[in-house]
Amino acid sequence: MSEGHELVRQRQANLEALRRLGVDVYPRTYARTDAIAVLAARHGPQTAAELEEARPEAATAGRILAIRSFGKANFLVLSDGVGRIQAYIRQDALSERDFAVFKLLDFGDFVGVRGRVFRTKTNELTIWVSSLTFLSKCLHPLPEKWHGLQDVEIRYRQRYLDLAVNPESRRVFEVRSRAIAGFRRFLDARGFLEVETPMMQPIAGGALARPFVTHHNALDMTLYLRIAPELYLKRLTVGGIERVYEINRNFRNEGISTQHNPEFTMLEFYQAYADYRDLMAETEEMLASVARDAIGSDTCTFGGETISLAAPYRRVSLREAVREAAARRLGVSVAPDELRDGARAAALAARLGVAYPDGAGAGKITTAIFEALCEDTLVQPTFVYDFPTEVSPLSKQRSDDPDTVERFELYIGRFEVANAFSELNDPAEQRARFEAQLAERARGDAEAHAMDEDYLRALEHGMPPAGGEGVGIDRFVMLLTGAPSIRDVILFPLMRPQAD
RNA sequence: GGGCCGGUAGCUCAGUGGUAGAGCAUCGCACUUUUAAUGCGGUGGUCGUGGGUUCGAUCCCCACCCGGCUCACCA
Repeated sequence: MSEGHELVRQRQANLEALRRLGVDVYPRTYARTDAIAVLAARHGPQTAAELEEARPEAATAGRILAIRSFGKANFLVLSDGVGRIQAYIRQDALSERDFAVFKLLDFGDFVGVRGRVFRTKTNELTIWVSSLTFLSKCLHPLPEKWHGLQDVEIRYRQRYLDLAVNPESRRVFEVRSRAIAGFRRFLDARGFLEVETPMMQPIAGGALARPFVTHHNALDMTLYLRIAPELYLKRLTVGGIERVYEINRNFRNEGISTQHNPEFTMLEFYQAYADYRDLMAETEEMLASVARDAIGSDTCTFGGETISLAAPYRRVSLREAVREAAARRLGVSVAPDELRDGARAAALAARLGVAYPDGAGAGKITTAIFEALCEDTLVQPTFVYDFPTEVSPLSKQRSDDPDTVERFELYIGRFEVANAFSELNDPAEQRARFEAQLAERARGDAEAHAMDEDYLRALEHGMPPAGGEGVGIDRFVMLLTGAPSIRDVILFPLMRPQAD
């Protein structure tokens, strides 16, 4: 025990007193007939008179969230994490020993109670306790009942406290769990096979981001935590798994923000004989379906704005969006050509005051302008499609326009939720794209894609035409729950070690 | 990494260059249907850490630690 605090000493003293009474203070189990939430659901509809008639008996268990004492009559509020129920402790209804145990209870302890279910004068569903069993001790004081736990640092570092006292936090993670189940249900029903691909990869590919680096001792080799499962899932389409998906963690060694955690959860799925247009339709259907599974509605509230996740979603091409936003900003029309030529795009960015990386071509500059001017305006679900080839090394080009790939990003609530494209399956073109990325890397772009000969060899064996998509699960759960920070939807977000 | 804001009792928060405050929790007493129970009386603090200025610092200054927001980067 790290603390010699008075409040901790008092609780330890109560624990010792229980031991002196002969109580097993950490018993192995408790024979409850029902969880609290089950009791609350079963008897919730019953009136006081109906309960008097039926006189149902039950044994249940949970954490004490409140003690209201009147001397010989007392009330406990018990929680099983989902539901709450009141227990009525009358001195004359319990054995002397059980009542002595009750007197030694602290806010936060776990107990089991057995007795008759009834309603009090104030109509509160209550267990009239005839037998009380001590189950576990809470040695630290819990946060207070009015405000719960507000301090976000403690909520993130000691999530168990947040979950124990803040019901809305519990709800967030229930929604998250139902959403993930909803994605699986949707994909499974359409014949997708769920797989697991390497988290440790010799080449961190499939996205443009800086990886975490680690080392395998026995093989004496550098490994990278994956930034995406993409290239492995596409190898599986080469192997004939026509519909495949993975829901798992990605790791990116980038900044932390309300929308970025170094490890985050992504759904990626690949579908043979589909292109990015097919995926748009499928995505609309999937997100609305998952929302209904998770929150019972395809409408959510995020940042004070109501968002409809029902199909269809708005569609706008990236260059159209950029030209429109730039024209509005500058008050003059912007010609399509201005986004096709490096020098003209650079001049446009300069006029707009938009910064872009050194050596950027027209594609990168256009994307930079999009992020600066457009991203923040996309509240309702919007497919932004047709990206510059320059920024999309794994996507298939449009047949009528080699500078453009068949790719979309889905924006909701002012951030990117999904990214999808018609997959580049031509090994010669893929090699050329990798070589272009190597040139970027040579110019100092640490996030440029590495050459991956093993992946190229897979493509050389023939990959069917396919569409693939990644969906940021954490961000989607933020939308569903209205959480302002990604840390609110990740149970244990990364934190610096606490100073001693 | 830059900028801004914050760290005071277990929790939620006030506050001041001159011995540190409230509510809840906690302890004691009373109370056999309360639910933010009530009434009365107590306990509880190296005011994030380390320096500096000052007769005196929780307060002013500097550095550092942790967190939040934001910008940059990304999803």
